[in-house]
Amino acid sequence: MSETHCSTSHVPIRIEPFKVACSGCNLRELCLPLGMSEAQLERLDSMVATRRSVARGEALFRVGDAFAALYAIRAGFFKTNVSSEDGRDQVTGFQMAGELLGLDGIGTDRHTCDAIALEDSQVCLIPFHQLEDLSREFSDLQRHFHRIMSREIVRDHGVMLLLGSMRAEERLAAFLLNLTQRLRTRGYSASSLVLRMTREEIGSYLGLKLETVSRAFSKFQEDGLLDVKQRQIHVLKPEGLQALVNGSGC
Amino acid sequence: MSETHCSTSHVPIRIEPFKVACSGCNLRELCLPLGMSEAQLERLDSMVATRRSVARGEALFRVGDAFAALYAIRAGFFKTNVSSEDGRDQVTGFQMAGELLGLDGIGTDRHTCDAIALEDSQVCLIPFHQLEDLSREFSDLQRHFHRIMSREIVRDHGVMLLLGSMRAEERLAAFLLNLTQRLRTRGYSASSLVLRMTREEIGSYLGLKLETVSRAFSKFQEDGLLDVKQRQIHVLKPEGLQALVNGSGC
DNA sequence: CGCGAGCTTGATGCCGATCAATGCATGTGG
DNA sequence: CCACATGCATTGATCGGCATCAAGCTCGCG
Repeated sequence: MSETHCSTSHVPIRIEPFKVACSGCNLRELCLPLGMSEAQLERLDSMVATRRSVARGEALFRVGDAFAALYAIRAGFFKTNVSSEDGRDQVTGFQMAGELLGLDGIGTDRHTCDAIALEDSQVCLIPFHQLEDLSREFSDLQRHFHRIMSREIVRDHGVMLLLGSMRAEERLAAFLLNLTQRLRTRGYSASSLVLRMTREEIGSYLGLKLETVSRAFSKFQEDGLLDVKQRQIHVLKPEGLQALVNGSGC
Repeated sequence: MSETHCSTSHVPIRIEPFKVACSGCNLRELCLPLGMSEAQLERLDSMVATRRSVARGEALFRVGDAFAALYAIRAGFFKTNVSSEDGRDQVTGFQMAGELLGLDGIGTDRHTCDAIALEDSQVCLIPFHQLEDLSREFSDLQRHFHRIMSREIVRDHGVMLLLGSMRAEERLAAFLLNLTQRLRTRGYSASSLVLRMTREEIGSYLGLKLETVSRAFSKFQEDGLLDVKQRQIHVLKPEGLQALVNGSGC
């Protein structure tokens, strides 16, 4: 009950000696293989041959690292981070199982952000040149990959809207709704979740200080929208959060 | 002197009866054709057959419009806009000659933002399915297109950093440096520019109110960094702007 | 010439940052 | 097992930057 998702945390991770292929992966309806035929899946399997484990707190890649592959998250939870010369840094996203990491590296052949595991995680390596080769063969794959990139752009626009025009509580509400939405897609409860990130990381993502995030959580609890115990969150009134995002108060 | 770039504004625009091909376009080193061979350029020419004029204030596309093509800006200046259900809206970018519009539409086959011309403009239509077809043939084109999308993601991350962690004057300084940088790439003066957008649009992009933008301009003028006359800007001390962005004051 | 859109500037107030203290959970070594 | 350290979260008090409200101002244009 206390572990409603991502039960991998605190379980020791090893590289599995036998390969588990895309075609047998329970994330294939969320991940790169979505909508692909048997024949295509077979080819994908031969491309995505390598797994990599990343312990909590470790980097999957860092700014400046050479880019060679995309990473599909098989299990776990990540954050991505950019920083300016003078040390300001900004969490640009949180990624969970079935999502793709590393798109930032394509443009310059170097990664432009850090990807840090927030719990012990596993990723599947997708060598990018091979992905390009394969997507020249299979227009379905090509199309799917383009959609993924485009959706990332659209997602970023949403974050820009949030950062540019919402107040603190609206931001947190939007953030929580987004998280629960994505967890629901993965078959987890929409009302009960364990945050994998600190208040400070949430704050960085939302353009707020950690104290402000904490106060907003407390406010939501007072108002009966949430039950908050540290990182354990129960959503009591999702419609109340939604109302906040929609700016009912204005 | 007063028109240091984008001299198309206020000049009546007509659809040119004879086609000007990518291969003869003076933007080919900035735009999609970058780095392509003669043979590839020929094929590109046959794909990019249509031009479209967009008058100042008009939309190239709007949220919900069916997506079928990307648009390369041949001349002019655009803004892109997202908005939430409750009417909040956010400028997500300003685009100038040689840049691509419409990537947002790939993910859902519908555009997710408005693209509005800020001056009389011309765009080249790039039918997206044909682009996909061609980029399955030419890996150079494929690679280039992927880079463009990736760079858009990286750019958005930069804006998130700006919105999440910079103060008003730092934001405006970063914005101005970005604009002059892009104008320089296009052969215009780095020190003299005419803003094509209102204070309100700048504010929306930077997550500020128009009054704050105006005050920041005035402050820069007081400090001798800029000469500001309405939309006519002269940059006197680019290094002063750079120092602001680097957070010298902290 | 006068209108209106956009820009500037001033006065005031509020939201969220900052500073500071306390609380709570986990882990470690005596 | 307890004492203590450490990292994270909560809560309070105060401060400051930007939003808001409100006049004027500028410039292009009918």
